[in-house]
Amino acid sequence: MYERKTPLSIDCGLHLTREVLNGKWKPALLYAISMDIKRPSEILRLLPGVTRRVLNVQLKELETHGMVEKKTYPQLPPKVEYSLTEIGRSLIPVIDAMNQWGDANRSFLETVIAQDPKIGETSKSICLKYGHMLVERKIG
Amino acid sequence: MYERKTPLSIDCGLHLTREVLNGKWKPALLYAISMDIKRPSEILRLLPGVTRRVLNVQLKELETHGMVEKKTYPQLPPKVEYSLTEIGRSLIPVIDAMNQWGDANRSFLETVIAQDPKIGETSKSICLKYGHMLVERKIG
DNA sequence: ATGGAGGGGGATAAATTTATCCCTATGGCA
DNA sequence: TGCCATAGGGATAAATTTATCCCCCTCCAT
Repeated sequence: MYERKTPLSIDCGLHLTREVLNGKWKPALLYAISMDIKRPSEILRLLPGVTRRVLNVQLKELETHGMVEKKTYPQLPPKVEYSLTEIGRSLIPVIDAMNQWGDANRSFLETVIAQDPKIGETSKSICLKYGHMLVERKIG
Repeated sequence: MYERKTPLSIDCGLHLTREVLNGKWKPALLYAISMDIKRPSEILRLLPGVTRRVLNVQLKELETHGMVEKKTYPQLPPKVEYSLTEIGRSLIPVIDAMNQWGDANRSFLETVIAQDPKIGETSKSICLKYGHMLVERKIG
């Protein structure tokens, strides 16, 4: 496992939160688990962009940080379920806010991102199913 | 300037928001600017952790993404002021929520972060002044 | 016996982000 | 003259994060 070489600043709340949410898929993972998509294989189907390996790694970090709990059923084939902890649950409104902001400003953001000289291409079709899920949640 | 090699997924709001806020100091920069700390030199004094170069780069990205506006006064010595755009301002509540969550759960987070095998040391004294600022804001 | 579902993880490469170093420019002050 | 403040940015190195490639295990179905 990689070990950090420089001290991590935990001075303000922003940095603490960043440490927990820092990971390409972490907000989405928490979101998914909050939606009851709790098994790794389900999550993989939902987010075709993640690989098995990266999913494991980021879930592990979320677990280390106390945001999710992992329950392993001693079955064969194996069954694993993740669930939010108390504190993990308390993060959902924040993630919700991030998601809503992004969604609400989608057209603007797509435009500026497209103009960003750093960006080559963008792919939009990665988490369609996830998108559907979010819609359903809003309705529910 | 670095150019991305893999397509950026802009599928769900979460990823769009992530693209804007992705940068070690970006949330703090937006926060600072929202607090009227608008000149680069002021920001540097406030956040001793950032270097000149990185500050310029991240501010530039925020500007590219339309979150901040830059006003250059043709003076000597030069004077520059950043301000939030309409959309940038709309992000502040989200950043506020992140900050408050981190602050509210500080002791828990400090503990789990300390136990994280990836983490070596942590530094807490980096943005003290920034901390004061946040306190003042809460009071105000 | 071959392959898939379901879950894990080491080693390593590639991509991306941050940091370091150094140089640009002007005016004022000791 | 030498140094400070202000602001900007290229080139490059170091750190960190993501992705790729393999390999492990067990049952069940083809």
